[in-house]
Amino acid sequence: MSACDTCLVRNRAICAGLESSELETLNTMGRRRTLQPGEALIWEGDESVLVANVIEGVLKLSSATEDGREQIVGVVYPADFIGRPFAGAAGHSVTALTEARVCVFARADFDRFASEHPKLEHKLLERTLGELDRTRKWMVLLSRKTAQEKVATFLLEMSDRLVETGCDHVPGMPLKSFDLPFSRQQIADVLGLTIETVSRQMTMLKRDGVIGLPTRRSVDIIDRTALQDIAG
Amino acid sequence: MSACDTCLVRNRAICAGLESSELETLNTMGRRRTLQPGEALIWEGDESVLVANVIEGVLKLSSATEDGREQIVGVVYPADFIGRPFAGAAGHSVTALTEARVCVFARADFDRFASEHPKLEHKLLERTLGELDRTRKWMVLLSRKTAQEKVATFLLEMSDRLVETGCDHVPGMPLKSFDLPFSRQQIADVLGLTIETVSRQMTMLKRDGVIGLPTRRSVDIIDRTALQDIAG
DNA sequence: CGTGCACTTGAGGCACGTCAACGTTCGTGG
DNA sequence: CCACGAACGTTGACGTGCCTCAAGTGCACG
Repeated sequence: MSACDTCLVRNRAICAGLESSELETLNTMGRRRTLQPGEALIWEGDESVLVANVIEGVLKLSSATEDGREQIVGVVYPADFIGRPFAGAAGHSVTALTEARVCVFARADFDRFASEHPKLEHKLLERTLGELDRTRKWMVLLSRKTAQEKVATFLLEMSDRLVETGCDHVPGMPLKSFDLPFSRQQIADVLGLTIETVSRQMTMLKRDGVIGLPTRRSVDIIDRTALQDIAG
Repeated sequence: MSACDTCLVRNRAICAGLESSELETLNTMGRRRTLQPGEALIWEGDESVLVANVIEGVLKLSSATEDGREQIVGVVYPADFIGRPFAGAAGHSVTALTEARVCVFARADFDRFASEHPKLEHKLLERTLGELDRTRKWMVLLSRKTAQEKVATFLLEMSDRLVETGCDHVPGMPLKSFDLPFSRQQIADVLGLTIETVSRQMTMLKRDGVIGLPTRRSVDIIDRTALQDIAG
């Protein structure tokens, strides 16, 4: 029995819709790998040698200016695709935020397989277009929203995106309480803020009764409507 | 003779590499359209009903917050692809900056044609992946660079991207002098700044002898090395 | 029970936004 | 050809939101 048969993201990743014989081929090309929190899979600027599917966990895509200012340019969740097929160098690093399991392919192998399987390329195209939409929306946030709006937007987005991952939830319903896969520093890196500003904004939202912060890594959304108003 | 035969971007757009019979089919589906500066082709939030190739000119992709703050999330040049195939609503408006000619397709027609032509989808995928890379690089600029660095980076990028469009150039050599397709307001919208800040930074670069500003729409890059240093 | 790290809180400064006045270019019609 | 006005751009004075620097505070580890 191939690993794909038991894959958690079997029906949501780009491999969905492949014939079982194709899946078999893909399975022989790829291998599973577990990443510890903080462990990197791809480094910014390196030649693009591997691509992967996320099976479990959350990873960040990050890029930095020469003098060390970091910006998180994307966050990927289970079933998402990682890496840069068909070309050149990696524009950003990929690092696990939580413990993560991924399904890794050599880029050359994957490129060849993809070129021979239009259905896979189509899935990949749809996913890439979606990612581009999300990234562009994030640009508006980065350049035009205030710190308060940024933090509120971030918390709402987390409660939406973590639904797909979590177990104890009604499908489609955003979460009321969840654990952040991010440290304060990482939240700051996502939002283009400093750690102090994030901390202050979180405290304000708590003080105003919009959210609760039972522990440093968990969040309760108490007044979702208010949070949406603040997010702008 | 089909319009495609004389198309300026025949060998660079996603149609490149199609058989002449396929091109013939595509030609019957699409139609040419000329846009005046400021004219919009697609509006943010509208259902995605059309896609297009840029033949000539420069267009902006823009998105706004509810209260009217605008952010330009992308700029497209000849041979670039516009629109959102395969799904939903347009995440951003598309507006001509210069007079522009585009090759427009009904999205439904294009989707069907693309699904039947893997080579086209592959081109589109490569283009989309490239656009995603560029967009992510721009995120770092928006959130982590200073006004001075932003303006310097913008001018360098313009001199690179306009090469492909211009006529009087050595291929691959960035331009020393060029006309901006942007007003100051639009530059501000690209960089996430205000018009006043852009103006001040341009004046500073001029005062320091790094650039020249012969007219309000044209730029000379006098000291490219210095500009690159400033861009960070 | 200390040591270290993540986070919070506070005080102060600065880059950029805001508001306002002025200069320059360009189109339009007399 | 010039007069006029509107749009665009520049410059200045001032305010403020976020960053910087620095000192706590609380939790997790040996």
